[in-house]
Amino acid sequence: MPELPEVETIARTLTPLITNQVVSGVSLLNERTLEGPLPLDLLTGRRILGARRRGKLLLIDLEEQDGAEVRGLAIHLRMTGRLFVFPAGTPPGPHTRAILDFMEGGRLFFDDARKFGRLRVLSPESDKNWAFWNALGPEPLLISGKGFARLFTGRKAAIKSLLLDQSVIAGIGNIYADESLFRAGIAPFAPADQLSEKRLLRLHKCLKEVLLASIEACGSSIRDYRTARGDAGAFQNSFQVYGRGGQPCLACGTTLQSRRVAGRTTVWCPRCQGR
DNA sequence: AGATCTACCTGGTTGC
DNA sequence: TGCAACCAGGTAGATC
Repeated sequence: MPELPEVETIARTLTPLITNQVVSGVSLLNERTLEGPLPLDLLTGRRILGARRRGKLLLIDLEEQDGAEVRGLAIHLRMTGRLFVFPAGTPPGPHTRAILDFMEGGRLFFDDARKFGRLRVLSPESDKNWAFWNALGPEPLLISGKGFARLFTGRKAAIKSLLLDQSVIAGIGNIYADESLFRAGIAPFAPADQLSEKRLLRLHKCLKEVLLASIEACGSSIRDYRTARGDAGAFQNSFQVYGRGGQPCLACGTTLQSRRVAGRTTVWCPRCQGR
C-alpha cells in the first residue's frame, strides 16, 4: 500500500526516467482510472520537468507552455497502483490502465490490478474544485512539533483515525499509523485531545523517524508495491507491529492485540501502548 | 463531531 | 484439488 515513503521513493526513482521527456501520445485503457474534468490527451506535446510527492499523491510537473492551462498530472496509487518506464513498443499488461508515450521512445505505464488508483490532469482552474487536494493537511516531515501537536487540540476522535485522515495530516496510512503509535507508546484508540503535548511531540518525533527510516529503505513492499525501477522496498523487515497480531511484542514479549480501529485492522501492544 | 457502514476492485490466502 | 468465503485498504458518501 503506497503511503508517504513509498510514493516518495517512486518520485525519486521516476524523476530521472521521465525528466525532459516530451509526451507524444496517451492511452487510457480503463475509463474510470481518469478523474476530474480534463482529458488525458491535454498532456500530448508537453515536456516533463520531473516527479514529486504531496501526501500520497505523485505529481508530474510539466514545463510551462504559452496558452496551456494544464500544469501537470496527479497520480493516486491507492492500494495496487504501479508506475514503470518500458521501451517503445512494449505491449500493455493485463493490469495496465494508462500509458504515456514519449518522443524519445519510452513508455510510462500505470498498472493497477484493483482499479482503485486515479489519474487527474491538473490546471489552476480545475484544481479549485478538487476537494481532496484543497483539504489536504500538512506534511509530517515539514510541520514543526508544536504545529503537529496543535492539529489535535479539541479533537476527541481516536488518535489513529486522525492520523489516517488526510485532511488532518497528509501521507499516513495504516502501516505508518500503527508503527509510529507503537514507537511512541500510544494506544491507537486513545482520544487525541487527552494526549499531553509532550506525548504528541514524541509521536511526531517517532512518526518522522519511521517515515525517514522507511524512505531510506525505499519503502515497504507487502506484495504489490515496487519502485519505478521495479525493485521491492525493504522496510517491511523493520515492522514492529503491522501484520504481527497474535505474535509477541518485540520489545516486551506481550502478545500483540489486533482489532479494528477507524475501520482498519490495527495491531498494538497492550503493555507498551498502555494508555 | 465522530463512529460505523457500504461501495469500489481483484488477487491471494484460508477453510472446508 | 476445487471452490467459496474472506481479507487487504484509501477515499467518498450515507446514516445515526
